[in-house]
Amino acid sequence: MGRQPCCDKVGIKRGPWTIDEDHKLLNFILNNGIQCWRMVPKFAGLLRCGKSCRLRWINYLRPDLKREPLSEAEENQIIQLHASFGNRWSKIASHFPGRTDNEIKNHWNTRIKKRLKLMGIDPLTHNPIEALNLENLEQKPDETITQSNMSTHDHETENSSTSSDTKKTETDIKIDDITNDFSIVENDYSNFCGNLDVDLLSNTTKTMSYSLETAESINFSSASTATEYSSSVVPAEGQHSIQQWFYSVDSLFSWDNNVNQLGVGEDFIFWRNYNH
DNA sequence: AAATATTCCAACCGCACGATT
DNA sequence: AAATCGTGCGGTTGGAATATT
Repeated sequence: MGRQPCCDKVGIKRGPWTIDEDHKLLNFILNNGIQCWRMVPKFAGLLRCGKSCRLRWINYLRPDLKREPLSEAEENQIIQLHASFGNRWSKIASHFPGRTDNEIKNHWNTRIKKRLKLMGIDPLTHNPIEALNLENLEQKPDETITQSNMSTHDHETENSSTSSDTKKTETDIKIDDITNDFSIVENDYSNFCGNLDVDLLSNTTKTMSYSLETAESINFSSASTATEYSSSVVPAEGQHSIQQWFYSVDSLFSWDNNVNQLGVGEDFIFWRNYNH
């Protein structure tokens, strides 16, 4: 007997989340926490599967998320961590409070990879591209890189590497220009990530992300369940921190102008009212 | 201004894994 | 030991936004 699907797909809504759905999910979790993701949509009144709710919470609704773009320092730290962990995005994301694995993965795929390539660095191996090509030439002088040479870990660059020798794109030519001067490449690389102090950067990032007043006592990212989070975010004296949270997620709540006009202490009433 | 190409990211999918029965 | 369940992870995709022709 095979594994059952995570939910009954019939009648399940997919695609982008609406403000109303966000509101329902957020409200439900803040009031009830999460015992079981599969039950969340049912009790929250959502036509979504639990998996989708979990993803929406983790990647978008979690109050501790940082919403500003990744800084250059963060980018550099990602590069360093990727050199150690490969595509283990959740592991990498664990070094960035308030950042999600999805966010980091997307940023890597859309920006950092390009940045490295333009510098003549192979994003997979973190070695200069020219050196990599020379190694391959020595091993197999008459063959280009084939899929059998690549680990499963390498598949994402499959398309760009298979036909690279026969047909050079403009980007390839630019890369060639850059990699002609090895000293520049090596200096650039060490300048922007080789000498970084991971601990220092990590601490800096933590300091920046903990803008919530109660952050010292609430570690959102390490909370194993939303219950744990939920129970810690709603103590009586925590009302002020929730107010701050509203300000920090201003963009998210721009649909409800009343939020920004709330006084300290009124935020709680807002949530309760909405629940009914 | 319109058509086309490219970029970006939210969301989905399938699989792996640990816990439970 | 095997089946089942719930969750988390990494890869991939769809489509909106933006840039280019």
